[in-house]
Amino acid sequence: MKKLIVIGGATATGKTALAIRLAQHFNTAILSADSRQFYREMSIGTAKPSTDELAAAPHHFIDSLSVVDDYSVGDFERDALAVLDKLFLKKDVAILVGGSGLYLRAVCEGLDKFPDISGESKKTVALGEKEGGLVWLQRELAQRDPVHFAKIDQQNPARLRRALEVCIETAQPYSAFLQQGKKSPRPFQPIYILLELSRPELYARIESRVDEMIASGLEAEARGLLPYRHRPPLSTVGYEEFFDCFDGKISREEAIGKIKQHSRNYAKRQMTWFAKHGDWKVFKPREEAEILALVNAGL
RNA sequence: GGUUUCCUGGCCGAGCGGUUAGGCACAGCUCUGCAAAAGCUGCUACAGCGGUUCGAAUCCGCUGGAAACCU
Repeated sequence: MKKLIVIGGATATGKTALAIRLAQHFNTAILSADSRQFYREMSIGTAKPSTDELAAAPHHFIDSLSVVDDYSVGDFERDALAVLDKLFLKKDVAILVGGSGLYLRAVCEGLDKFPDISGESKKTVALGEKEGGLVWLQRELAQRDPVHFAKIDQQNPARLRRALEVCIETAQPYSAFLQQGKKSPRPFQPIYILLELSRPELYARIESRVDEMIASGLEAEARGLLPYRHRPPLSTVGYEEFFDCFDGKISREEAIGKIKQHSRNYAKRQMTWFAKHGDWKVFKPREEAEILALVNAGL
C-alpha cells in the first residue's frame, strides 16, 4: 500500500522545512495543501517556500493559480488525487503538507460529490441575500431542505449560501448529496503528523515571521494586489490589514500589529480544527528523528 | 494658587435616574466547495469615599488623577 505522509499544524510551526527534509529522505514530491500558496501573486504574505526550498524538492500546488481564478476544495481534491495517481506510479511515498484542514481532509478522506454550481445559481442566491439578508437565506433553505437546515449553523451565511446554491442548482435538497454511497476509497494510506508548539513559542514565532514578511516587502506585494482586493484569495491575513492601511483607516504600525494579532487568531482556529479532526501523531518541529522513525515503522 | 473640562471592563466607546449598549482583544468552540474564510459561546465595567433617592455609571459633596486656560 502506498503511503501519504500528511503534515499538518498551525501557521509558523515549521511544516515547510519538515516536508522538504522528508521529501529528500524519501526522494519524493510534496503536495501543498495551503489554500493561499496556490496563488502566484501572493508569496511574501503566505510564507510560501523560498526559491531554494522549492528547488530542494519537487512541489505541486505552489503558484498553480492566479488570484483571478476560481478554485475550491472540491477542485483541489480532484487535482491532488490526479497528481498522486501519477506520483504513486513511481514512488511508494508522497507528502501532503498544509495548514488548511479542510483541504487535507478532502484529499485523505474525500468529500461527497456535488455538482458544479453555475453562475446563475450563485447570482440568484447573492441577489436574494442582498435583498432579504440572513432571514431570506434561512427561510429559503428551511423550505428547500428542512433536514439540512435543522442540522447546520443557521446564523452562518456562508453555510446557508452554499446549501442553497446546491438546492437551486440541482432542484434537489442539499442533504440528498450527503453520504450518497461511500466516498471513493483512497489508493494510499495516510500517516498523520501534526506539528505543535506551546502557545508562547508559537506566538513568538508568528511575531518574528510577520516582522520578516514586513522586511521582505509585504507592503509592496499587498499594494500590487490592491486591484484584486475583492477576489476571494485576498481575504487573507497580511493583505486585508494593509488594504485598510492604504485606505487610511489604520496606520502602518497598526496594520502590522493587526497582522500579528490576526495570525494568532488564525493559528488558534487551526489548532482547534486539528484537535477535532483526524488521528494525528503529535510532534515538536525539532523531533525529526522521531518523525522519521514513525514513518519508517508505517512503511 | 485660581477657573474650567474630564476620569466607564485589557483597549476603543455609548450612556445623561431603573437596559447585558456595542466593537476589538483574550479564552473556548463549530465546520463537506470563498476555509488564512464564515459563524457561535464566555468575559456584567463605570477612579475612591460619603450623600440624595424606592432605585445612581448617570444628581450633590469631598478626596485622588488627567488636560486646558488664567495669575
